[in-house]
Amino acid sequence: MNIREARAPAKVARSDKTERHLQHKGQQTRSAILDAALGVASHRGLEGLSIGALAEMTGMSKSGVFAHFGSREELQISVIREYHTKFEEEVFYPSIREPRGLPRLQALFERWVKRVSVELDSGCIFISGAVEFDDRPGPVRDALADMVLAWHQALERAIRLAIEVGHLAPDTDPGQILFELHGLILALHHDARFLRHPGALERTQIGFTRIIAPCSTDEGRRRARKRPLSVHG
Amino acid sequence: MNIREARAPAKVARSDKTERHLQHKGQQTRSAILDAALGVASHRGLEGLSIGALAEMTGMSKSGVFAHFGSREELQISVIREYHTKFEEEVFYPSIREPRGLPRLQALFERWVKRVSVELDSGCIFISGAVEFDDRPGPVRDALADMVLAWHQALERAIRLAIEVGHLAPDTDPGQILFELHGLILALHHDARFLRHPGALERTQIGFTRIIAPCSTDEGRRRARKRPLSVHG
DNA sequence: TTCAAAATAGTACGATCGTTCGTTTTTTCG
DNA sequence: CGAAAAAACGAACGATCGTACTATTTTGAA
Repeated sequence: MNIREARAPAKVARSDKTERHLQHKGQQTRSAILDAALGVASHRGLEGLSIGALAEMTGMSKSGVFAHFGSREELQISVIREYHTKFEEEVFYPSIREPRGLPRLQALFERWVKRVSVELDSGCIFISGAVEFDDRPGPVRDALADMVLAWHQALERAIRLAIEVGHLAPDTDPGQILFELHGLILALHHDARFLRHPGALERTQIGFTRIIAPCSTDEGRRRARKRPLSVHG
Repeated sequence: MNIREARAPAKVARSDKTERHLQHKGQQTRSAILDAALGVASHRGLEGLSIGALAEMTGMSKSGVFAHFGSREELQISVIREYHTKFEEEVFYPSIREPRGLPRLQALFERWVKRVSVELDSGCIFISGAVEFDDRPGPVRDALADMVLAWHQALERAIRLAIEVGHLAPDTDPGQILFELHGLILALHHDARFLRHPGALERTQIGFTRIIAPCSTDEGRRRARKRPLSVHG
């Protein structure tokens, strides 16, 4: 058992005051550490996280950083959760506001693509983490798997919805579509990030069309955006 | 520069004597170490390799193991080369004997699938390595990229050949096919290895058909195997 | 302003890492 | 067999790691 665990903000008095006053110092620095940690993890992986390095980056002492998480594992899990939150904010929530069916599915996929490839320098922690922990049982792996599964389920729900509203043929297998779309993202991550192949983005877009078009209904084809959508904010 | 580098067997007298006599002691233990290293790397990744651990596994001293490679980086590169050799032997060479066109392409893909998913416990070093070194320039990354590129080129050649012999439509884009097939493999690796999803193998097989079928010619459809081929040795 | 609580610093520990170096054992070959 | 070469060992190094402890500083609210 860890002293610092269950570090829920208890009851944060939701008043009208400035946010600064709502957030205790500890939460602020914790956020700062987590920010730095996200940067490290997206480059060096979750296994590349080291408390000493984070201490130096944030100008703190090792023990100071350590106290915020209680263990390296807990730090890794916190990073995973933080990444998941940002992923939701940048990919899921903006897309979920699109109309149900193909438009929403297309939005989800395009923002997923952006997150994986274009985003300045940061690699996807879900992808690197999956490789790092596929043979390493434990709480970190469990946390990672939970987040990935949640995202996959959200996507599969969007696919199922596209079937229900008649944009995709009724005999479409949502799991199969998800599997192939996921493959595109992974291939994109590999080619763009590791091989530095140009053109991987176009390949991904073409792949999306090839996967979706064959099982689209006439209504679906009418509603689908023709060209890659502009991801505005 | 390293003393131990360019460790080519110079001129191994190719006589009729027992192999034992051809291979100096050093080469034997080096092989033993590399075998152990392959096992470790396929579980813990190339970054998970440690000279101390290998020493313990092989019953040698740390310095004894170290002397064979001269540096950890050189050890990692040796592991990559060893894996590439085995990959060629188990995936490439058996498949290249199939008749040109779809049969050969199908064989290549199926053996690739087997290598990535079914093979008892070992993960694919090309896949995990790509994630580990996508942000880490240096000789290890270069070696890895060379091997991966060689494999990709071999595959693309097989696809191009399938077009030339008339199994695939002339307007087929080999690079696009390769990209999508690679995506299937990566999704398989992810789902089978990390998520432990059953059914990932079937999804991969279905995906292959969905990619290849639309651009197959009548001749191609006639020549394509209907059911997953049995990978016999 | 005061004082308890929270946050941070400081130090030290044992472990493991890659690597170096000098010695000793083993192998190879004339 | 015997000498040269190759291979393996053993001990030590500096560095970094996560973590445990105790002190010190900073904070926030009465």
